[in-house]
Amino acid sequence: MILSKTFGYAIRGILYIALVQKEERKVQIEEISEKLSVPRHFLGKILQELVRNGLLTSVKGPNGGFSLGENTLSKSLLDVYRTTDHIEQLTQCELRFNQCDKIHPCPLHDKVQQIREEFIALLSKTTINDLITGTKKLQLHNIATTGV
Amino acid sequence: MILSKTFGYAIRGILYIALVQKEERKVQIEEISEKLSVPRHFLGKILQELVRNGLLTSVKGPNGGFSLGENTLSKSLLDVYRTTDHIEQLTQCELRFNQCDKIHPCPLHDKVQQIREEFIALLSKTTINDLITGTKKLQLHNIATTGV
DNA sequence: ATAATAAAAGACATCAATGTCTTTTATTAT
DNA sequence: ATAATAAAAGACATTGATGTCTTTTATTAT
Ligand code: FES
Ligand code: FES
Repeated sequence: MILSKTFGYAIRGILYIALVQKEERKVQIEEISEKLSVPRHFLGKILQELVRNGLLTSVKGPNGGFSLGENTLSKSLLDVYRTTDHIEQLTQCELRFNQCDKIHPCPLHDKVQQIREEFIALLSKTTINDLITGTKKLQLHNIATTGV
Repeated sequence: MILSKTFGYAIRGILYIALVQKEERKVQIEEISEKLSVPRHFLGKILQELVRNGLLTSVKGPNGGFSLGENTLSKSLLDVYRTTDHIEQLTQCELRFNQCDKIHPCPLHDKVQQIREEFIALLSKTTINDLITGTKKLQLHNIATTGV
């Protein structure tokens, strides 16, 4: 896998909220972690970070919970990646040398650079909404289990 | 970075041996780790694995050391990857679901599958020799430091 | 105001990747 | 045979990613 577990949890969490929010309600971390089979407190911290970065909204107390923000659906996978991973690593040398460019290429640079750029472009142009509409009728089972 | 630190050490180690082996001699782990600024014993274990997988040759005792095997130069990056990483992960779901194919796609599958295939193809078709001849006149400084 | 609720925050645990140190084994030169 | 050399192997340490548990803070209903 190229993507971190944390990133996956974040995407699935956001999608779950998007799926049930049609019913116009807040969603509690308890429900999300149970339905998605994701560690509750770990997911909690991830969603907290998403809130800090404006990707989600949260309210404490009774009837509180998480919900999508105004423009969550138009956020990109790169925006999510920025909150769950170290964005710099996307552009750093695969051999971890200080510079990574055509001028100072490591033996792998010319081989991997194009693919890495395609990957970054993908994260950048794909939105949460793309994930929802892209999968023909996204449903709970598409994000729920670690199985079939 | 997509590739592990271990993979990078392996590649650099092999390339170092290839560069100095013109002089027809064995290379000691001590020299490699020093010239490449790589942890000696960690690199040792990595090279051991490469030997087990037929990517390198090693001899104990005085005048011993590591050297390229008959066909090391024609080995692919995927062969190296196989000894340093978990090859299955290359084809597993980015959200870590049990299946990963067009029939059971997770929300990310259609987005990332093509790029992942390109990446695997790259590892598969690129050989050690490609790295040597691909970089215009590969030299020590191309693999030696973690910097410029 | 008080109690209940739910997120936020903090301390700590576990695991895999990475790194260090010591002992063992094989080979060679004497 | 013995000593020196160098890889192999094994035990242990560190770090970052991941996961668990407890306490705190904010909000709401009563
Ligand atoms: S210099 Fe190594 S990947 Fe760019
Ligand atoms: S099913 Fe998730 S990447 Fe293929």
